Amino acid sequence: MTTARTPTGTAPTRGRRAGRSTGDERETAILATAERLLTQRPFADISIDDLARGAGISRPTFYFYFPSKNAVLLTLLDRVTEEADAAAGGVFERLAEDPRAHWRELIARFHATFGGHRDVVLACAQVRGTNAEVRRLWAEVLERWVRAVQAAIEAERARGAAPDGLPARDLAIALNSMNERVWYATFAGDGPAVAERDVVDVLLDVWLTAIYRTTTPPVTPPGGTP
Amino acid sequence: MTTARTPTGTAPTRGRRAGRSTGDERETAILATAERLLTQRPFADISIDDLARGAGISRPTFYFYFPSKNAVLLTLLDRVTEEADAAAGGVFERLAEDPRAHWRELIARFHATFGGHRDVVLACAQVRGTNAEVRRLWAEVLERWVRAVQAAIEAERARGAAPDGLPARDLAIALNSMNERVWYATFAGDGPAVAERDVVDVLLDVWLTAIYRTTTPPVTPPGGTP
DNA sequence: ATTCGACTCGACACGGTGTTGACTGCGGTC
DNA sequence: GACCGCAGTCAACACCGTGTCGAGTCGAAT
Repeated sequence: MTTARTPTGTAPTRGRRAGRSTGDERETAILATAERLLTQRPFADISIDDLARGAGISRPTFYFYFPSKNAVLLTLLDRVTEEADAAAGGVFERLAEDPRAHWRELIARFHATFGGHRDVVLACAQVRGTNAEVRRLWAEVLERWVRAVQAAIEAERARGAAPDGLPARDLAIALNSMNERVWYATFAGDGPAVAERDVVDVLLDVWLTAIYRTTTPPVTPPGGTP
Repeated sequence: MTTARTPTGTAPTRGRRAGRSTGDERETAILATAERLLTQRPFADISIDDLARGAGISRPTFYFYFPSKNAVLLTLLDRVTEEADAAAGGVFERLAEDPRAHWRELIARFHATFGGHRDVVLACAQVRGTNAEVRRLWAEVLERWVRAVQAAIEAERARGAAPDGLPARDLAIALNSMNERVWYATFAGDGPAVAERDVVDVLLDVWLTAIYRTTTPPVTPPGGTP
C-alpha cells in the first residue's frame, strides 16, 4: 500500500516533512496539467500517464500523490465549489432593498464563478454519472444553494413581498436545477442553448415570475420597515 | 471487417435473409439483457462480455450485432425517444381550451414516458458526457420539444392569453431544461430532489407563472373566438 | 455439389489501470 | 560518521476490457 498522502483526494495536504517540498510542487504540477489538458480534450480522453508525464513524473509516482484520476478532478472541483459557496456571500441579506437587482446579482455570480472554471465544471458534469465522489460533492454544493434560496423565498414571503404558493424548497430546487442545466447547455454547446450573454437575464426572468408572479417585485427602502 | 448489420446502431435492422431469424432473436436478446442489467447496476459496470453472455453468445459475436456497447444503449434510447415524440401528440392543438390542464398533461406525459424507462434514460444521461452519439440523439429530442413549446407560447401570446416577455425560444429552453434536470434528480436520487408525486405540479407551477404570469391562465371555450 | 452469405468463436494485440518491490537521497540521532 | 526512517521515485508486472482477425459451421439458393 502506497499510503497516498491525500487519501480521499479532498482532504488538505498532510504529513509531509516540513523542509522538503518537491512533493507539493509535483502535486500542483499534476493539478495544473489536468486543468491545462481539460481545455484541450475531454476528461475521459486524458490518461493517468498524460497527467504524470505532464507533471514530469512516471505513472506509478502519480499514485503517490493521488489515488486515481478522479481524485484529481475532485480536488479541482473542490476549489471551484469553495468559490461558489463564497459567491453567495452577503447577497441574501440585502435582498429586500432591491430584490430584482440582488437576485440578478446572485445568478450572475453563479454564472461568473462557474464560467471562470468552465472546463473543470464541464468535466465534472460529464463524469458525475460514473463517479460517486464527484456526484456527492456536487450534490452538497447544490444543497447549500437550495437551502439559501429557500430561506430567501421564505423571507420574501414573510415580509409580504412574495405570495404563497409552491413549497419554498421545491421551488428552490426547480429554479436551481434550471440554472444548472441551462448553464451547462450554454457552455457545453450540446443541444438547444441560450446565448451566453442572455443567459443571466433569461434565468432571472423565470426566477422572478416564479417567486413574485411579476418581474418587478416590491422594494423595501433601505431605511427599514416602520 | 465484420460488417455489423446496423452500422450506426440507430438504423432499423436490414439485410438479413428473410427466412432465418436467429439473428433477430439474438439482437433482441442483447437488448433485453442490457435493459435487465441496467436495473441492477450502472452502464459503466456492464461489460460487453456481460451483454454477450446474457444473450447466450460469445463476445466476438456480439460485435456482429452491435459495433459497441454504446450502440446498444443508443438503440434502447431510440425506442424511448420515439415514445417521447409521440407523447406530445395532440396536446398543443387543444391548448387554448384549457391551458392549465393541457400544459399539465404535457408535463405529465413527459414524466410518464421517461419514468416508464427510467433505467435506460438514467443510463443515457450518465453516458451523455462521454458519448457523442447519445448526446446528439438526446439533443435532437430536446430540440423538438423546445420547438413545440416555443410555438405554443407564441400561439398563446398571439391570442392574447400570455403577455410578451422573454423570447419564446429562450423561455422554452429554460423550462425544458428545468424539467429535464428536475426529473433526473428525482429519479436518480442524487442531490436535492422534489418528491416524485409532486414533481409534475411543481414544474407546472413554474411553467404557468413563467408563461402567463399567473397560474390560472385565460381559457378560450371550445366554441372558438368570436 | 457447390457456392454464398449469415452467423459463430478461439485467440490475439492493444491500451489503460493499479500494485509491487527495490532503489535513492536527505534529515535526524546517538 | 554510521544508521535509521521516510518522502519520493520508477521498472516491471498482473489484470481487465476492448476490438480485430481468421478460420470455421450451416442452411438456402442455384
